[in-house]
Amino acid sequence: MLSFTEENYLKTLVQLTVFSEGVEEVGVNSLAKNLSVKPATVSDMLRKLKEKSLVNYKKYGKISLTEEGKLAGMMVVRRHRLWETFLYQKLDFSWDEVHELAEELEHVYSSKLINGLDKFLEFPAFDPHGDAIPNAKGEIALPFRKTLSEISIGESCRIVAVKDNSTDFLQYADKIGLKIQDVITIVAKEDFDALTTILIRNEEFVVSPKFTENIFVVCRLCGKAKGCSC
Amino acid sequence: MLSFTEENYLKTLVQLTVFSEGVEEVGVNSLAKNLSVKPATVSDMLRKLKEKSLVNYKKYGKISLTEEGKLAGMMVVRRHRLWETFLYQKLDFSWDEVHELAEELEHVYSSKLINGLDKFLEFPAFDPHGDAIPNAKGEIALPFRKTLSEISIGESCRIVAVKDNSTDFLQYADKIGLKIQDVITIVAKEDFDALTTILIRNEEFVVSPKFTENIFVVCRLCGKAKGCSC
DNA sequence: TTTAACTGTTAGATTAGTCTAACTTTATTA
DNA sequence: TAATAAAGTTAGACTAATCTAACAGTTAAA
Repeated sequence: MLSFTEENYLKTLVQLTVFSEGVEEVGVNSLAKNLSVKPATVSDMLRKLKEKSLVNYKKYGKISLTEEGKLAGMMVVRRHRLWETFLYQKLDFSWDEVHELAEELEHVYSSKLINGLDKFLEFPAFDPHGDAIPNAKGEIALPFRKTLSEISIGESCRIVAVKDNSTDFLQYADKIGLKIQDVITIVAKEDFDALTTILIRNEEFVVSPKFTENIFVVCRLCGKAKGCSC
Repeated sequence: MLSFTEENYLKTLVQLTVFSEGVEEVGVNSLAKNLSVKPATVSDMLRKLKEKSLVNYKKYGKISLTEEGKLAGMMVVRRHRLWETFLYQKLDFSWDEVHELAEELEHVYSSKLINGLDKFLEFPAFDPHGDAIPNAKGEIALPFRKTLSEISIGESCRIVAVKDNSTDFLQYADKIGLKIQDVITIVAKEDFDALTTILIRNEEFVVSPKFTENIFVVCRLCGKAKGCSC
């Protein structure tokens, strides 16, 4: 049985490795920052997680998840995203309100509960932010996508997901009426101040990197991110 | 903000006082037994709850809830019973499975979540065990009822609730097809071994006090428990 | 290649909630 | 009412998760 805290370590490790393309290992400082604890605390906890065969790690080395740790972490993500979907779809919560509550609900462990919820929601593939929900085996289809900041002037793309890490951002996105599946066109990019002008539903907005880096998109025509030549 | 543990103390105090007719105060031992901790632990915690003005209590004296403590405890009960109703109605959990999970879910605090759940379930008045669900103000209509063990030979009554404290009992109740609103008739009572023969849906069962003391009933005809002369 | 900066570890303290063992107060009963 | 039993309290210890402060190891730069 994993504690609330251990689950948070595993979930964060999943986010920093499995969900970060090309990153397989992280350092103590980075993990500490993401968990809002001090590195000393992480050092201690790593000993415990290693004892339980959940992480690969040795003193002064890098941290990675074992298969077992990865599965456990994936299940926390699954619970989190299913609860977010429930709150959004059934209880009329908004985009930016679901995350905080899901942080608590995700730690209520019961396969019967989670699989029941999954069925009740008719096995959703994505949460309200557009992120894929791992299935009961912890499997996930890694999305094939870019961030909005990677799109060039004049190109159009379709929004497939938004990062759910900032309430500010989500509220702004909500305010300008942004929705998953919306089409965005890049009107202009200012190099010197990194502002981008985007067109959405015939309205123009000037946005900062904070905005463009938090939106995931695919090609408007073929649905691909990389290797598209439309 | 109340901790998980503090909430459990308040919830248990509500159960032992508000929901136990004629009992307004409890002792340290009784509270300890109901929380499955040692009296020493309760002594310590009481100091903390008193500090926060949640209980009335002085050394070697009896324990009771303040208005504030009662409200907080009632809200835990409200959350518990709403989650039980959700699990039973929406996720197809059975009678005896809901309690344990609700013990965890009840501690996720958010008015928006609970009031949203209440609305989603269309403001249910009773949980799957037939117990009244406190409203958003913590108010509850105290049920007017007897236990099955108080009914005399030859009398019939209608089941309005069952205590949800024993999985054994709930499973047995489920097995013989017991439902809220069922009518039961007392066929015979043996004084020397305290067994009772009951008739339910034309089937006879011999049951022990554990069974008859865990079922709440009202008069089959007028719906009243006390003061009925049908 | 030596030093500075960064990264990570260890030791010792703290807090919440629990325990056991010994003690104190209150209630009961002979 | 004195003795005994029951109920309740206190002191001291433990665990998990955290912290700070001091130390150790690694990396990068001058």
